Amino acid sequence: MNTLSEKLREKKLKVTPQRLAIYSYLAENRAHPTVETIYNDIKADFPSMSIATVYKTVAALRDAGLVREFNINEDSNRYDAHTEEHAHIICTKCHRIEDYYGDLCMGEDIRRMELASGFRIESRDMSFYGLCEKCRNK
Amino acid sequence: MNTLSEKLREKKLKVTPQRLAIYSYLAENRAHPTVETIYNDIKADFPSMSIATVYKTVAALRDAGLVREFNINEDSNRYDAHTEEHAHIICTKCHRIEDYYGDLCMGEDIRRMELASGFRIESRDMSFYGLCEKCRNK
DNA sequence: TTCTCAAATGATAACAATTATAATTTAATG
DNA sequence: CATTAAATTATAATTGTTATCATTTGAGAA
Repeated sequence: MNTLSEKLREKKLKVTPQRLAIYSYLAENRAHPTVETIYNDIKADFPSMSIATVYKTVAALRDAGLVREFNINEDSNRYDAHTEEHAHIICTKCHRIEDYYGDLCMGEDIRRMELASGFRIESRDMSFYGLCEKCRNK
Repeated sequence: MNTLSEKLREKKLKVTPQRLAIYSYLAENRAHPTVETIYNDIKADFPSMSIATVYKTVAALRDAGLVREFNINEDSNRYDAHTEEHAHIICTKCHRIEDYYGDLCMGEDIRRMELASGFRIESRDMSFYGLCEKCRNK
């Protein structure tokens, strides 16, 4: 009873071996990989797989709301299957991305912003940039 | 006594007509334009200007800390010469970007995050996505 | 002012990430 | 099974951006 397969079916996405591999790779990975990285890490198991498949798959998962696509001022996009609301803390030196699940700007802040702007806010991207401990001690 | 020229000189950037035009265009513009837009809006005044100049100029300004480069999940980067800390509220339908200068996650929140992560946070990118009033009423 | 030179510009080529295309294969359904 | 719409694959095309290099120019020195 694979939950990931079920999630794909719920979204009317066919459960193919490649798709499942990419999705579970993302679900188990907290490094926010790029398409290139996904491709390289998975191709041992699927030697015939094309990188175009990875591009199409992450786009399908993104459109279905199963993964989040974002960019931290790099050339390539990054992908994250952990859709629970969280912030990213990014090291400007080693480019490592750490997740932060603490509450940030909830409730009151948002309501004030909606009132001031007339927007109805539905999602957010909170990225914090700085040096991680390791890079600072060098 | 043009302040923008002075800022360029402070950063050891030569004050050329093209550079000044791009910088003042950005300083007066709150639409967070792309390179393409900057180029189109300025080329009437500088018919001989190359789009390569716009790319190089925004990169120079960005490296000097005079403009901020960011991306809101679009193909092209956007640029903003208003470096005072502020958040962006982005309409997912019409792609308009509104600035918000209210305080968000200051002090305590940040210190907690630094403590938990070991990072020393130096900058941030706070983007909120939703529908603007106009797009909601359609 | 004129000289000098590093830096900027402009035209264009190169590149890298991504998307489109089209033929082939495959998952899901009856 | 048989059918069919969707996914995969290889590859071409596209797009945003960067690199190259010859030419021009801004800014300080003489």
